[in-house]
Amino acid sequence: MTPQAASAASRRPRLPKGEGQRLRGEIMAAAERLLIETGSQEAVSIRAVADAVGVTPPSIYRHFADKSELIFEVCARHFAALTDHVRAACEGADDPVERLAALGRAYIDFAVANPEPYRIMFMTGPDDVPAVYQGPGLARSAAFDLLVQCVQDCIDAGRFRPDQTDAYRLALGFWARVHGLTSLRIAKPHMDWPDDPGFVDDYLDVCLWGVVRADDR
Amino acid sequence: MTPQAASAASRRPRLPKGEGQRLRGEIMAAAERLLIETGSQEAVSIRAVADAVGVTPPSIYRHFADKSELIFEVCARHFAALTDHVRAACEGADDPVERLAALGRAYIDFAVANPEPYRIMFMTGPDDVPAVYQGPGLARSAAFDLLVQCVQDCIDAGRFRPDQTDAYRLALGFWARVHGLTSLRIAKPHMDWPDDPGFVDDYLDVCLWGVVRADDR
DNA sequence: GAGATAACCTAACGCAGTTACCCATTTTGG
DNA sequence: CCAAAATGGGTAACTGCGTTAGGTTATCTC
Repeated sequence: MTPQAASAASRRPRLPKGEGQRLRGEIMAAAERLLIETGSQEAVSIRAVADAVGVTPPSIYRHFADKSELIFEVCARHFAALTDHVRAACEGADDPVERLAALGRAYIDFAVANPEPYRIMFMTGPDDVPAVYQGPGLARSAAFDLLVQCVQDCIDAGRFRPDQTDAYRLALGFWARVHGLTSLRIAKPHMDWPDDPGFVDDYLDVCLWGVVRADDR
Repeated sequence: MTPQAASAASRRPRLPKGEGQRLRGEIMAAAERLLIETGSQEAVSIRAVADAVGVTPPSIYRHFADKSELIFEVCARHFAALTDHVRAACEGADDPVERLAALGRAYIDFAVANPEPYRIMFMTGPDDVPAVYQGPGLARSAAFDLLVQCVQDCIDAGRFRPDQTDAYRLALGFWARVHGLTSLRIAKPHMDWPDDPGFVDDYLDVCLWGVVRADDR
């Protein structure tokens, strides 16, 4: 057995001079694959990623400061995909309130379909999270902007109760409620969840009924 | 230096024959103290706990199958305390809907005040959770029973919309919404949360407005 | 062709959870 | 009263983890 075959994936040839950044992409791809396939953050060890790429562990640190940075960069890409998915769902609804419901549905569906990235991004303690993803950045993300805009549309259309006028505050509340069902289903998948597909719809309806005008229900 | 003083806490004397179970309590107390003081699960290492108790790491395994069992037993005790806190809050309110709001407030306040046990119990992936705490057991816990009862009281008093009749389903939804704000505040404490104390009240009001009868608002 | 530099690797550290195995004390049975 | 068994621990070590210090080799530029 040649020394090159010591790892599971045989060692890759060295990249030419200017293209060291290409390895970064391959590392992220391998980490993403491991994260999705195993569905567990612990399975995405630096050593496992390095082995999948065909590189030694220290080489990872040439492209990522630490494991947390790698994991969160992968998850951020998933968050961008979630944003696209949500945006597409919004474009299918003309009515503002209906659009808000579609947004919530798309959010829940996507997150539950890709649980581990969502769990890492929004359900881990602040100590394990790089500063960039700690919070203030989130409120200025494209997805949150989209939500605020949808809420503002509802307000402008006069669909909300007259005492509900702060779009940021309303968006925060709506997000928290949607996140509640999302995160609970991810954390406790073995609970006795209603398999009725209307459950999510009912959940979102109740969230909206709490803020829409009484004569709009 | 005597060999007994190798650890930070000097070695404790051996317990008499029948009282080996007393060590179990001391282990849990030390683990709980570490968990609360540091606010981080990672700080509660088997070695740190053993050192705090004055015992060697393998002795922990005489009382707990693994680290997960120890941690979750500590968290389960906190969950029991949360239940007590919530029950006390419920007893302060006569009106059923008001009682439900008080329940939610107490739940959020207690969980945010003790973030790490809550995070471990309800925000970690199912792989890290012992089977007993996976879900089905939760729906039959005292706290959830209390919630279902409160919801049922609202239904019986005719305070909810006539199409909302399934107490279990309503309780699940209410829990998820309350959990949403709770878990998001725990995971993202550095976000731009409204410091206005009425924010939580408004949040709960919206959750309830979504299910109460229109003429009851 | 001779630096300079980018792209790696080797070896190792410290810490974690966990296990196999050993030792001492106490109770119990004859 | 004494040996056997059971209980309450300890010693040493294994594996795997994230991470770092420092070396090595190939490529690019002048």
